[in-house]
Amino acid sequence: MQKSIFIEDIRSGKYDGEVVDLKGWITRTRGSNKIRFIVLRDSTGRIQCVAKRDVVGDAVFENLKAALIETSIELRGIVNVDDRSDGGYELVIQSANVIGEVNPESPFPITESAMANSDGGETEFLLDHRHLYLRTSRMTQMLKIRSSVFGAIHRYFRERDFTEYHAPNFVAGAVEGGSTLFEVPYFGRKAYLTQSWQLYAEAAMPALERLYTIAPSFRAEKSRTRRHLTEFWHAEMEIAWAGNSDVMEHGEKLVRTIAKTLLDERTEELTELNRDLDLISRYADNPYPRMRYDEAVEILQDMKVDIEWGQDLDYSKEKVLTQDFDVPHFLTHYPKIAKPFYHRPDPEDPKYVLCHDLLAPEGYGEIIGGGERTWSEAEILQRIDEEGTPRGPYEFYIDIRRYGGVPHGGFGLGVDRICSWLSGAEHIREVIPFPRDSRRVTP
RNA sequence: GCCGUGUUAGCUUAGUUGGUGGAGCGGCGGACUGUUAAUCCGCAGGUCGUGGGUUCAAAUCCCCCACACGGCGCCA
Repeated sequence: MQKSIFIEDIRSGKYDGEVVDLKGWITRTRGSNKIRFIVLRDSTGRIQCVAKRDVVGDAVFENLKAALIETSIELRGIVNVDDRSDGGYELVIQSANVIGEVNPESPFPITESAMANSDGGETEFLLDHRHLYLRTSRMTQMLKIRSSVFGAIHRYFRERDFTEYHAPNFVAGAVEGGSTLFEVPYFGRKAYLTQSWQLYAEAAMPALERLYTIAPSFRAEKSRTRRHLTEFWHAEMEIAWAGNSDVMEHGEKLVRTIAKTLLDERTEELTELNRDLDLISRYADNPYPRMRYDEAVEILQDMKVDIEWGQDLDYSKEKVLTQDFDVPHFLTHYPKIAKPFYHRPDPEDPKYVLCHDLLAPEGYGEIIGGGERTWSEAEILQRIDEEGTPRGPYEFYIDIRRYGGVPHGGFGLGVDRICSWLSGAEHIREVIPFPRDSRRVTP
């Protein structure tokens, strides 16, 4: 039953002149009364298959004529090198067996016209039919690129002896501001969906020293932008005996490794998506400059952007700042007042914290946020109180610092954002199979 | 939370100064021996998002609502 021959095997020339059995789905069909062309699709590509009435007989020919788009089918035929076929290969059909038919009363809804004006963006109709839209070449390419990005992240950390570590998804407190928490009923109490793995990772830091995860994070933000999801995949790392610049170094190497991996594994998909491979090479090969917050504010003020020292850099400002960047840039040393309590104040000037954001070019914005943690008990209590954050939910987090605290840090990377940026997507929704935002939880 | 745009056939859409809605794709039927978004001929398919108002007459003008999409704030 298991399939052994894939379309890419045929197109790579392994079966020239041989009789093969091919299983797949019909993606396009056309022809006359005497000859029928079936474009077959599987997970590895497409190939034109030709049925001639005088070869296959009337019964098979009529079956093929009646088979609609997305019918699943088994074909037996001879692999033929023929440049009249797109891709240079075709299958000359000898026999055919329909496995799963498609009812003409409800034909496959994802038609050329359904995708006509989407421009890679996504219409309501395509989002409502996401479970079927996944079969299109664009989504298939996105999903493969996504898989390579996940693989690259795991490989990066495992090659450096990081331990994969898992935090709970039900939590009691927030990492970011409390308004963006999803509240869920929990046996008569309230719990929340996690926004980050970080606080729990810091608990294991003294045990594992180098740890990472890739896990979903949840934020109840009513954001309607091409960069936001309410459920997104978060790659996070935490490392003991490390400062801000050590953490940044890992962030830079990781992102460059991801870009390099796509060039190794997914040039075909990127090319089909019309992505400029020279850009990806640039992101893989060049170092990422580092810039202090103060410098960024000065640059923006020189550009006549309305910003005052102490303000966080929102997207409109990031966009202006990054428009001339040709590689991602780190922004470091934000004012303490713009960042949450777990960022460690700079001992050299406690107005600032030891943190960094990595900003992607081409208008994709922030893809990494990280830094050195506030690691001593005294300092964390001071920061929490300064912020007016209640201590209660963070008692365990404070307790960690009472037993041999050490300098440490980490970052969180938005995996979907990386996928979106590197694939050149119009919208972050394009790179995740079933996107969740403030207005959509279905299908 | 705020701002903007939109909702017409299964899909993508046209619809003029208000006068009972037109096309392409898809489906069905037919023609065609090499197509490749195949082509050609024909058929079916519409409470014009909901509710109200103006008018002799509303897809079209006005109001409410619903839903969607885009953008902002926030962030990965």
